[in-house]
Amino acid sequence: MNSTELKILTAAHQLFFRFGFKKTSVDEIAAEAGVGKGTIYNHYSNKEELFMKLGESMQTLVKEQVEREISHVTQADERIFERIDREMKLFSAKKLESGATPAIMQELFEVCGHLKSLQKYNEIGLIRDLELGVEQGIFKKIDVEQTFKSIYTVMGQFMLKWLFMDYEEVKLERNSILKMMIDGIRV
Amino acid sequence: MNSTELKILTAAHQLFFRFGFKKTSVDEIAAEAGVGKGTIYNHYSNKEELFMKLGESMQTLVKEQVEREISHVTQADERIFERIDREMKLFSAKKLESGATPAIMQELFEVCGHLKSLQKYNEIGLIRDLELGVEQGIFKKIDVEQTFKSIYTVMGQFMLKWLFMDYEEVKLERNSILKMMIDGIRV
DNA sequence: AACTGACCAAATAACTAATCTAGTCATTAA
DNA sequence: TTAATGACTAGATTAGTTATTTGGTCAGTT
Repeated sequence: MNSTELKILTAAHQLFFRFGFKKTSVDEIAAEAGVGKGTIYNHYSNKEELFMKLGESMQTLVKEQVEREISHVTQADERIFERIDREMKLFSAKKLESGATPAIMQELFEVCGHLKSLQKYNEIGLIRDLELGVEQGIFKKIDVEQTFKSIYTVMGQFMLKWLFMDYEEVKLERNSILKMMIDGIRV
Repeated sequence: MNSTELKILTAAHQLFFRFGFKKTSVDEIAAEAGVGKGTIYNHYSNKEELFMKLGESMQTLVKEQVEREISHVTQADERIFERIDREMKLFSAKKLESGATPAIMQELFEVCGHLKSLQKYNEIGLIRDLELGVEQGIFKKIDVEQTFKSIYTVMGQFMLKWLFMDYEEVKLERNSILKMMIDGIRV
């Protein structure tokens, strides 16, 4: 990512999270970024792709940081709990520092829903941890793909709650559900 | 429930599911029911309460029928799978016969979200099945209240999917998640 | 090769007038 | 006495119109 793209993404991040997707115009993003509007269209084919790429870059940052943070955890089940908890905590922190209101977060989430490619994001870490658990003899010989889908679906539902509730409020409920599911695949 | 209330609820059911909550006026419900508008306000303090009472009566019907249908199932884990599957199937059938479009279902669901009392509905059956499972020695000595909340939260999330997707489409995903959770509390 | 901003069709907002609706209540019917 | 009624009203919603803004383009600049 070059300096121009960074300026654009930074401006887009600030404006989208402060005013929402619809209420932020491409002209405003260009002005905030200090570039011409045409420049934005040289890098992204339209406003939705810009938004999508912003989301992807945020996700990559979070996932890479979490991967570093849990690199010392060796046991698969612990890794899964830590991974999910830290991702949630980091996203929550990003939400807070962006200053987005619940209404804005809801709108951004709905826009995500319309953009397919943002939804099936890279969760290779969780899959690897499940495979690791089977190798370590902690988990039964499960269908990793199916198990991943189940955990991912359920945990994904909490995304919605994060938009309106505090991290600490959701944490307890989420952990007891996750524990129940992980216990279901333990040997 | 007397004959007047039945006429009102029947009319409300037809119109709400055909046109949605907002697009159905109290005047229209009164006309469809063949009663004066004032009569509706003699039975329900406002339009929202009428909607809520309609929802409650539908839920009661579904739950009572499911309870009858699974009365011969003795094993707790089977009862839980059957209960959730049949409730889902019955609601799905009711949705289909009402002729409501996905957009209408979404609006009705959102109205439900605003009315608190509809949400914490009576799920005593599931709690009793969990207690039964502990007594039968099928389940560990779990915190029934907490376990119920977990299952209920996760299964409740599928409600949203039911509004847009077909029963059969959701069934498989839901069953593998439910199986994982139930396996988590087995002895 | 990367960037720019004036430009345009189409979407959205702003404004107004006209219509509709939730809820009330004095009256009627049972 | 109790249940039912429908005309009524303040406030919300809609429809129709105009004014403004917006996403995206592209000929020209750096």
